[in-house]
Amino acid sequence: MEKKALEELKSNLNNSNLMANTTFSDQITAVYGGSSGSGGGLFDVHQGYLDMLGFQDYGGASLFDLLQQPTTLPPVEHQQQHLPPVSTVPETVEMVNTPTQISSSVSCSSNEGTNNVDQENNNIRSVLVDDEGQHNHHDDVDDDEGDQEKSTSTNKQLKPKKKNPKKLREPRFAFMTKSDIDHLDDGYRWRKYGQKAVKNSPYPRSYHRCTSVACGVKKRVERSSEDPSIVITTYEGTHTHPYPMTPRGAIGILPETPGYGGFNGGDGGGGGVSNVSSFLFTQPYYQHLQPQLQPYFHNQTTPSSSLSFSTTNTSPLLSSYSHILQERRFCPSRSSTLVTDHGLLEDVIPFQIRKDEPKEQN
DNA sequence: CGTGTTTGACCGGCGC
DNA sequence: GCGCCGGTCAAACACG
Repeated sequence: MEKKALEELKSNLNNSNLMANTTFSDQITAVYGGSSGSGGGLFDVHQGYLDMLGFQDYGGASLFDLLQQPTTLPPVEHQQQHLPPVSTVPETVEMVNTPTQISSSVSCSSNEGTNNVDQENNNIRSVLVDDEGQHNHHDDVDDDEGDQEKSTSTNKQLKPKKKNPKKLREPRFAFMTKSDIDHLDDGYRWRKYGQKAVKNSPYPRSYHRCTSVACGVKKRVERSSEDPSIVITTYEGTHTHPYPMTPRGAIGILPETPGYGGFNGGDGGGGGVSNVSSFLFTQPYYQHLQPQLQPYFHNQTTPSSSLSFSTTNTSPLLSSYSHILQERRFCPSRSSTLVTDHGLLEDVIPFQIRKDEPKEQN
């Protein structure tokens, strides 16, 4: 698919540095993707992206790396691999194959080692996020469009909810973050529209929707029952609007990225590339951050970071996240700078992940 | 007053 | 057909 998109993505990546500052404790532990319906291919997609993006070497294994070798992943649930410290800290990577529909999930946790703050975190095991995975969730299917439709049928009584047999599921992307905060701020404005108890978890799941008018992106947030410190955030759909500049800390100027048309511009759906990178975190976002963030990459406080992720079919998502991933590769050692609040992404993305070193590719 | 959250009820899919 | 469960709706609230 879409090599073109990939390329663009790639270029975008190059240009953008993801940055986010998380609270120290906030660390991405895993990312899952998927739309359940999609069957397969997470890795297929990933690989493609990865390849395109040129992820490869990196002192320590990166997600990318992991992703690239899905097949090699052991069926075992938690496999840890100790990787050489990227920077100064050792990392631990765990990979897991997701048994379920999700074609595969990878989780990797890197501890920056010794740091301590969260040593416990170090071992983050991959949690199978089957958030959606459980059953095909056609429900979700409604996502964007569905939402709208649903909205129209607001009458509870009648709710002619349509059932389009073939509704496509929006791309989904889930990731786990170690954080005390349930709702990570990613820069977009979300409105909570529901909360439900999760079956096997003492923690409720909350449902949020992007407040932008035509944007049907949804976000689900829940805590892992296994590890309460882990927040599982699932994004669904693609933002159809520009990244809000107003969000806390997310201000900034976006460096215009050459080659990158700025997807958000409003393409509401139109174009290809834009979409590719627009899933969750739109490039602009990164770009904005980039300038400011770069300096912050490392929080002194967070010693360990763990990251795991999996995605399913959605390229866009992947692309979006790829930023993250990419950053991860570079994760330098922690520098010491302060962390400022950059917005949700920050929360979502471990500073470690953030890149320090940008672009390899361009 | 506008915006966002809470919360109980409802809808629809799925498994038995 | 029934019950379970995830997801959504929307009125009631809370807050700035």
